[in-house]
Amino acid sequence: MNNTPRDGGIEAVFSQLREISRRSNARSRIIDHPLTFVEHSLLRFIATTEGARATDIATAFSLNRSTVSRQINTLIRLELVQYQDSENSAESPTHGPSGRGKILALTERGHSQLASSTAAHQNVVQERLTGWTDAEITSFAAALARYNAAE
Amino acid sequence: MNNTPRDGGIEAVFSQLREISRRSNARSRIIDHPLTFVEHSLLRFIATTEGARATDIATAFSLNRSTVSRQINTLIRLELVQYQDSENSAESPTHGPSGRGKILALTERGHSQLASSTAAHQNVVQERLTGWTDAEITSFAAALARYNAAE
DNA sequence: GCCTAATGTTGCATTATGCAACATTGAGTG
DNA sequence: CACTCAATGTTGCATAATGCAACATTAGGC
Repeated sequence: MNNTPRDGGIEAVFSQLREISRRSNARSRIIDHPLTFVEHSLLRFIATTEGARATDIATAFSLNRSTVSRQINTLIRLELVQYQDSENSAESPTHGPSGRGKILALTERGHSQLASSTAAHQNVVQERLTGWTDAEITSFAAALARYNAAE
Repeated sequence: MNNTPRDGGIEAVFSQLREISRRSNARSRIIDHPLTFVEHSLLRFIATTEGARATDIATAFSLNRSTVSRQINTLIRLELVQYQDSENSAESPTHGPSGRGKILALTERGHSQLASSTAAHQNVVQERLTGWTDAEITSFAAALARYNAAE
């Protein structure tokens, strides 16, 4: 590493991603309104993942299923999340039969809180992007998406 | 939000950064060789921060000083880190007088392990960047750096 | 030299997590 | 349909990580 300009670029990308992680994790210890980092992450996953189940969350976040079970029960207690009724999922026009596992869904309050939390976080991103042109932002988003799309 | 193309771009950036966080945190629960995520993060901070002290780490990572104190003692026990002697820091050509707080430094073993861990992580980044041109990588790194440079 | 603030440590309680065992449920097969 | 097995989710328990508070030590300023 560090032998070619390409290596230098890779090193710089790694370094910057590390900085993004550091800042994100530092922020996660501070922010708890309207949602904690974990709450937000889980709600977001459920909102964006068709037929999300506890085991999907455990896989996506490399967490033990027991941890996820408890986290979900916390969200249920907070009335942010509910299990879909099997009748609902069978009749839902956009959901197939429920299959294995209990499907999670956001409550109305869950949607609302997630939207509120997302807006707050996006404001921070917006401020960091002050001075960027629209094209630069679009290009940056595309590069990030391309990077994330890789397996 | 979501009213203009700029808003859409900001939302996309946020979404992608969120994905980077999720993946990073998921990996952090799995990887522990040669260093855990925390070990790597702390070593990296000490290696890249002139005159790094425990309180600097606590601030940078939004951790309580007691947590950092214990983390550092773990690193010391693992012979990855040591406190600089006050004589060393006074005589060091690149360090000013030590001032408040104990300055941290990597041991030889710490440097070696950090390099090894960094190489492993950068390999992962390299694979994710497969198919990118050198210029694309450089541009991506620059955009990330620009994003991170904002306050 | 004295005082105060900054820094780092330690005890204790709390929180989050993983492992293991288990119960429940869904899928597949005959 | 019955049976078997795997997948899924829950619960008990132990462990790890963290924050708060109190305190000791050290450095800086007057």
